[in-house]
Parts: sequence; structure tokens; C-alpha cells
Amino acid sequence: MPYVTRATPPPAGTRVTMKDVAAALGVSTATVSRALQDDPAISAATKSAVLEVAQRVQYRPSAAARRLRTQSASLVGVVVQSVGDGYIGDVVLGIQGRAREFGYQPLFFAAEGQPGLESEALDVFLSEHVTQLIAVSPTGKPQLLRRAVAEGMRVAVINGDQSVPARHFAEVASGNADDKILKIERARNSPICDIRFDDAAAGRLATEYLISLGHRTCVHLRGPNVRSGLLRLLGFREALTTAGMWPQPVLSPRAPVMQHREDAVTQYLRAASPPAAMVAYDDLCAVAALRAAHRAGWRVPDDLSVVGIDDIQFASYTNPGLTTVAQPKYELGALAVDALLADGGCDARPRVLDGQLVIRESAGPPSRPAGGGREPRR
Amino acid sequence: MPYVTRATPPPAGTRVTMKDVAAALGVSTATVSRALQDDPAISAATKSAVLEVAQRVQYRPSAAARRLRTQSASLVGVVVQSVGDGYIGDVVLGIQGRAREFGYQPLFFAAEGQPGLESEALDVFLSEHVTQLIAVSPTGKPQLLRRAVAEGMRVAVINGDQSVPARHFAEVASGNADDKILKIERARNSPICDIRFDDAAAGRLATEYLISLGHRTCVHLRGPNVRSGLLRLLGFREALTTAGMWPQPVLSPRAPVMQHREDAVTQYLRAASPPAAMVAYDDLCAVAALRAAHRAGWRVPDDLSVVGIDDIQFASYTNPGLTTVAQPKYELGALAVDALLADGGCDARPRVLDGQLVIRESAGPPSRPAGGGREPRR
DNA sequence: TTGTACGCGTTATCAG
DNA sequence: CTGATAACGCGTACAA
Repeated sequence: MPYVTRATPPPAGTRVTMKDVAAALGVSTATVSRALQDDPAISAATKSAVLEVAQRVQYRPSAAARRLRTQSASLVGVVVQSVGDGYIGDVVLGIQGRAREFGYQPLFFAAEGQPGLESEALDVFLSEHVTQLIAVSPTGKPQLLRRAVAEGMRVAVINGDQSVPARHFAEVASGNADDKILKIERARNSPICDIRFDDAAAGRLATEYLISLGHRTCVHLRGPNVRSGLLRLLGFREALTTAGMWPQPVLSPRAPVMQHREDAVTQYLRAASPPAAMVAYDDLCAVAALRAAHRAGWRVPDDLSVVGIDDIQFASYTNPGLTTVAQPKYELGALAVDALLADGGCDARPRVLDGQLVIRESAGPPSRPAGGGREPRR
Repeated sequence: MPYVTRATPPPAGTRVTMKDVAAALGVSTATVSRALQDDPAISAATKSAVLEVAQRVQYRPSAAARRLRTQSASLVGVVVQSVGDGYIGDVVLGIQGRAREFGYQPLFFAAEGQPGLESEALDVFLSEHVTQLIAVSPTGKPQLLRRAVAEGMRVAVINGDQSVPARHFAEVASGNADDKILKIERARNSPICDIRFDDAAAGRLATEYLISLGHRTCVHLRGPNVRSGLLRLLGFREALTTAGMWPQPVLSPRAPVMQHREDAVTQYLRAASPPAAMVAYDDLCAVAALRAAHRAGWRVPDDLSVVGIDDIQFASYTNPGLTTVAQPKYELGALAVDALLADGGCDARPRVLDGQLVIRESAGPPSRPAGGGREPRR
């Protein structure tokens, strides 16, 4: 028999509604509705008939009508800071992929760190009946999040960060101030679920890898004054302490921009002598180190081993390819959705995910066989 | 007088509707509706009163109800292929920024090149009453776009590309086959508006820059077998022809992946001698060239000058910083919105935007002063 | 200038 | 198992 005759597509603007489907079968719209949502109280025969017709006439439910009727949206709002920072991509995919499994649709909004845009994002979400919100690495004030919970939204934060006083870094870099750090870790906002990367563990892992390669001198390139920066430094120190190699130098760029990072590394390299090893706050910092080393004529990894953290998109394209601790980006996104939607979204326990070492070419054993500790010769 | 008493936020789930606002003022919902949309037939007094109350009780219009009533959505669907390829970010911003000016909200969908996802994206858009669609550098079959126009959507394509036979590249690289290229350029889909980067001009600009620096030997690193690749090669050839330097070598990686690109460059470098110059298909190809040069011990830009095209996010972080022809990414996004929304969206003329040279460190004059043409000494 | 009444496409309740 | 009916929140033609 010939292929099903496709109804000619409606003249651009008209919609096929349930009424049309119902009329085509001589049943009521209620029946159609029931068939479409697998209501048990319906005969198998009519159900399949409805499904068949709906398919043939290209029926699509009106999200607006459904939303109006049910007063619930199946939408999850997502605020990201900057798109395309090489890290957000897979997180977005994780969110979209998992949300899809729940029949939810993500509604993305790029806030670019502007409070005005954040506020507008919330207005849009509210208008759209969005009740679930995911904030991806929010950097600014927690204003948006507070307002969101005040409006009755469930919110999950992926890698939320917060400023910490600069002196905490100095304390960790020199003395023993773990208790302070832990206190910061407690400061949580209750109706918000935290999904995060284990920064301390990542710092530890990166450092342990360099130690295992035989390095005896290992420097840290600090990140900005935020909690994740502090925790990665903490992990760095822990690994070194365990190995009996603490203390080691901590490089502090004057500002969290590429140029200052390069400067800090350049300055260090001038005073040091190969071979050395470095754990950078993140891949971007690692890239700054790579550039500084290149300019100073140090070869990577022969003279300087560098390990980054994050595994951004570009980590495999640096020169040489960057060894790094990868964030489980897709999973972070997926878990945020789970936190909001699984089991009715009543599970507010924070999730902490471990990183994974990705070995490329920027770190290797010290070129001269590792002997006892070697002091940089001035 | 004390600050306006804020009504306690509704108990999480309840919505403030027009009815509430109307009741608070003792007017009808029609009046409220009119006041909110600047209907001329309303007294200034009641209008301001309504506005004031609406503001105080945190009224937000229900997008769903409005959509159902007006049968139009103020939504623009956006399909991107891969998020976070370092290029999409600013385009997204341009779309969001301009859409906002029209009171439209972008609805993003990452299709990742999977036809299944593309189809689902369309279903979602249809359900959401989306009638305007933007596709950002679609790679796959034009299936999605065809279906979209069949469903009555207006669609704009940013940097749409299409496969071209591999032999066209060979023809351009050797003979004179411009007419074929132009024919390809004609093959357009009518109800679709094309917003695109001028690939040929970019190829020309990159090449002219190298020539202006004094290079007499200038090689091209080919991209994949798509139209943009062909056009950039064409621009490369035009610039060289004008300068009386054609022909020059065209490197053809066996497959459009980083490894093969590196291999192609490595192979060329082995047979050549410094100094040389190269125009890469895009920044990623340029990065491959940088890596190959680094491994072969050639210094950039002293021994090899490299110019990329696109100016992806990471171009300023390569080692050395990449000189490249920047796409006007934000503007591409903004113009796509204009094409759909400005003047009722009846303007289907294609827009072609020029690139801009961004000078960083990867290209410089040949280290030995440029004399007559120098042949690579085998 | 304002109010009344209706319908957009669904789903849920209540009869049958 | 199925049909009639009401209501979700808003915009608008029509009446006042």
C-alpha cells in the first residue's frame, strides 16, 4: 500500500490542535488528551488510533496551553556567566542531556557577570513559570540566588565560589590554618544544593603526580582570591606535607589576569634553575606559565613541568599538550539536574565530584635523574 | 515616609496575576492589561496607579497565558552545533543582546551534530510556538532547516557551510576554476537568510598581511572540504596572484583532525627551509602549525610566520599569541536577529561581514631581509 | 475612559 | 471506558 498520505503542512501559522485530532476520529478532546498521556483509563484500541492520527497530522502539544493549565513548566532555568570559556560547554551538554531524560527543557541565559542581566534573567524565568534554577560557576554576589529562593525556586549551584580574604592564602602558604578554611566551607545557603568539583583533591592529585615523577621542587601558581583557589592551594600543601617536601614557593600574581600571571612566573624562572615543577591554579594559569617558560627559553617539560586543573577544551592544543586534572564537566551538569528533579527534587545533599588526571606532554620527570632535594642556584 | 511595605512573597508556587492587581485597585483586569501595555486609551492617573501596584506586589505577566492568547511567542529558537568551540560564545551573546532589544527571548538548543537532536530541537520549538529560528554554523544535512521552513518558520543561518567536492580544492590550488566556485555560491535556499563571514576576503587579508611583511614564500594549510575552506583558499590565491607570487604550496591534511594537520605541516617543514609564512584555514589549524613548528625546532615567527582566521577565544593564549583575522562574532549574532525581526522580518537579503586583522606575535617579517623569491632548498 | 465577556489549547473533575 | 464542562491568565472586541 502507498505511503501514508501526509496532510499538507498547515499554511504557516495555523496550528494543529487536539480539537483537530479529536474531530478526525469523532471523539472528544478529553479522549485525545488521555491517550496522549498514557492514562490507564483508556482502551488500547482508541489509544493507538489517536496516536496514529496525531502522528499523521503532525500534532504538537502547545506548551503554552499545557503550562497554563497545569501551572507547571517542565523548564529548568540555567544562568551561565560567560559562554565559551572552554569549560562551560560540556556542563551545558550535561544539563541538557539529563534534563531531556526528565522531559525538561533548559532555558539558558548568559549573564556575563552583569547584575542587571542576572536580574533580568530571573524576571524571564519567573514569567516562564520556571521553578528550577541552575547557576553555573556564579562569580558575582549571591543576590540572584537569594532572590530566586525567595521566589520559591529550587536552585542548584555548580561550582559556586566565593571571595576569601587574601591573607588566608598567605596563612595556608606559610602556617597551619586549616580550621579557618573549614569554617569557610560551612558557610552554606540552605535551600541551595551545591554541586562541586573537589578542588582540594585536584590540587593534591596534580601535586602527587609531579612528586611521583621524581620532582623535589614544586611551586604553585596561585589563582584569584576565591575559595576554589584556596582549596587547590590547600591540596597542594597537603600533598607536599605528606611527602615531607613542605614548604615550597607559592607564586602570587598581582592580579588575576594573564599578563600578571606570566610576569609572576617569569620572575620566578629568573631566580630559579631547571628542572622545576609547577601546579597551576587552572589551565589558563598553566598556559600563562607555558608562555613565560617559552619566552625565558625554558623547555617544557624538560626544564619545567606544568600541571593544570580543569581540562578546558583547549588543554589538548597548547604547546605542548597540557597535563591536567579534568573536571567531570558533563556529570556536574547532569548531577545538578538530578539534584533538582530526581525523587521530586527533595535531595539537597551537596555533591562533590573528583577530578581525573589527564596526562599529556607538559609534565615529565626531571631531566637529570632525581636525586636528593636540589636547591635553585640563586 | 517609610519605605513601601513589600507584600510578603507568595508562598512558593502561587502566582500574582492581573486579577490580584485589579482587585487591589478596584478596577477590572482589562484596565490593568491596558495600563501594562501602554494602551493610549487610558488615563495617565490609572496607568501610573496600576504600574505602581504591579511593581509593589511583584506582578509578572504569565508568558504562557499571553502566548496562548496572542498566538505568538516572542521566542527565537537557536540551534548551535557544539557549545564551547571558542567561537560560539560571542555569537550567542550577540543573539541574546539583540533579541533582548526586540523583547524576544532566545531558546538555545545544542544539537552536537546529531540529527536526532536536531529533530528534537525542532519539536521543542514547535511546541513552544517558536516561529523564528537561527542556526549557528550548521554542519550537517540541511534537513532541519528544510523542515523548519516547511513548518512556516523564518530562519536565518549564520555561517552556513556545505560540503564541496575535494577536487574543487585541487582545481583552485592549481588552475583557474573561479566559475565553479561562484556556481556553488549561488545554490541558496530561498526562505532562508544568510548571515556570513566573508571567507574569501579573510583569506585575502591574511595573505596580504604576510606579503606586506616581506614574505615571498607563503603556504596555505587547507581546511575541510566545505565551502568556507574553498573560499579562504580562493582568497589566498587571489592575494598571491595580485602580488605576482602565485603559485604557492597548498598543504592538504588527510583528514580534518589536529593530528593530520600537524603531520602535514611537519612534512612540509622537513622539506622547506626558513623563513616561510603560512595562512591557516582557521585558528585551530594555525595551532596545529604552531605545534608542528615547535616540535621541528622552528621558531615562530622568526622561522615561520603563521596567520589564522576566526580569532577564537584562545587565540590570544597560544604560544606565541596568534595573529589572525577576526570574525565579527557578536555582530553576526546580532544581524541574524535583525534579519528575522527588524522591519517585520521581511528582509531576506544575505549579509556578508568583513573580518578584521588582529596582530599578535605569530607573524613577523622574514628574519633575513626579503630579497627576491627564495626557493626552499629541498 | 472603563467594564464585560469570550476564547486561545489543555487537563482535570465529574457524570454517564 | 468516554464525553461534557470548567478553568488556568491574558488580550481584545464590544458595550457602556
